Amino acid sequence: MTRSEENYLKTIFHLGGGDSKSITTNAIAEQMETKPSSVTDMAKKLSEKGLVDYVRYQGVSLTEVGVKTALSIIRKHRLWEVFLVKKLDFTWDEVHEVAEQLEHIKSEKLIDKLDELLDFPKYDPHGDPIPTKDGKFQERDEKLLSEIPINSQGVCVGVKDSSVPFLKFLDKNKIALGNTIKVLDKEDFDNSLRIQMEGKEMRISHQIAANLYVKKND
Amino acid sequence: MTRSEENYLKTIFHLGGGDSKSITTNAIAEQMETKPSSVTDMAKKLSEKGLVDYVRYQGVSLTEVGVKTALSIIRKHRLWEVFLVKKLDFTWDEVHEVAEQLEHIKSEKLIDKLDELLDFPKYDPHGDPIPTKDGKFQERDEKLLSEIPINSQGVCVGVKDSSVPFLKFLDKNKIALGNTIKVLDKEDFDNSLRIQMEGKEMRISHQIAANLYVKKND
DNA sequence: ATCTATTTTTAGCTTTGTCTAAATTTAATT
DNA sequence: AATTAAATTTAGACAAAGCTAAAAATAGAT
Repeated sequence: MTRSEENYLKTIFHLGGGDSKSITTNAIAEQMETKPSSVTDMAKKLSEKGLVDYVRYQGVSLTEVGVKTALSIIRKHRLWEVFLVKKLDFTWDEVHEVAEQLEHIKSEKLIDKLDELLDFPKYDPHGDPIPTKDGKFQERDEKLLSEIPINSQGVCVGVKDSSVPFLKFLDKNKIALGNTIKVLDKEDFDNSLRIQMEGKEMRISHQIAANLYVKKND
Repeated sequence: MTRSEENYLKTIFHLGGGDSKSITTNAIAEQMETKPSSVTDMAKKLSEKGLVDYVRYQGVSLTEVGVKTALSIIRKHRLWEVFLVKKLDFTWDEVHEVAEQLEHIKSEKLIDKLDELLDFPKYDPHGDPIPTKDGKFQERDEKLLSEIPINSQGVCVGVKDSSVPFLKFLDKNKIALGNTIKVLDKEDFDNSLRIQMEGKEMRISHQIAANLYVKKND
């Protein structure tokens, strides 16, 4: 497993190729900021190795082994993210880049012991679930804040967009995972929301609400 | 800085190329288990980049920048080794391989914070000094156990050979860093030593004694 | 000082992962 | 059903890092 192969598997998984859905070379190329022709080359290679099913001109999807491999990389990525935040005081907008490197370190013992050190966390700093050693996901019934009705409330449990600018915006506005948010009102005109959070009232745009996951509790 | 370039710098440093001593391509090739011709190629490349001084047929030595770079990699390697032992319960014979991977992770913040988490350790699990952030070494006046006179004693502070078999041998014989060792007698015939360690008497071969560093205290 | 034996370099080839440009296939539209 | 636009693949090239085999330089021995 080269680093590059691992990155392809991870990307294909994130684009939905784990559910035997075909992902186009174009989509993969765009996501990875590379060229479709390079993706084609790698598709053949991964197909040879039995990690993806590849049909010319149709795209790729992960095989069972491919899914398992992708999950193990995602597991490593997210565990390292937790480590960086919990043990080394990184902020949630700083962890991704470093975890992209750390996820490729090869040592089963390392990752098992890291998991133990962190007390077997279930979610990473962005609220994304950490697959277990045997590749299981803990699903959670979460909804986008933009999709829950007026007067209902929930706990903020994750972000959909985990780009640095969005995360910094959330920090600046004191929106953090764990906060309870209540939808007071929605504005028809621009779909913005009036919310109550930790005692304070504020207005957020639809774009923000559409990137925050909440777990409803009423 | 590619991974490969970093490995070359580290090797050259370990072979003494930091003291403007010329290291032959052959020596480097042997150490790295590669071919002399490959070393020549890399020597040119590193020379281009100003990291080594290279004279055809004479060998390479590190420039000032080269030394600084090598030390920063060695610093990372040794800090990760401490992390693995102190935080993840690795044994001292397991850490090298994983640290070889971790040393190439690029993030200044990561290594600074790791240093802090570990409480700014001065030595790695094998007793090798950890360079400071600004590339200083803490020297220690240590001697090989094989070189101290009869009836003197010292604390075991490091190993010269840190191969897995040697480290496992030491574990098996309860020889650990921190132990106080007294030389009771030397055998002329095979240069083996009779020593007293932590109350017990034992005999060790010259080869063992020549790979243990002690700090004399009488 | 010359001649070997050894060391080191050069030249040319291989693999991995990428790219560009051209060719091909698919899909959409009339 | 034919044509065109878009997506995808192929072919050929390149850089990095390595290798082998041949050539060149050095060092040691006479």
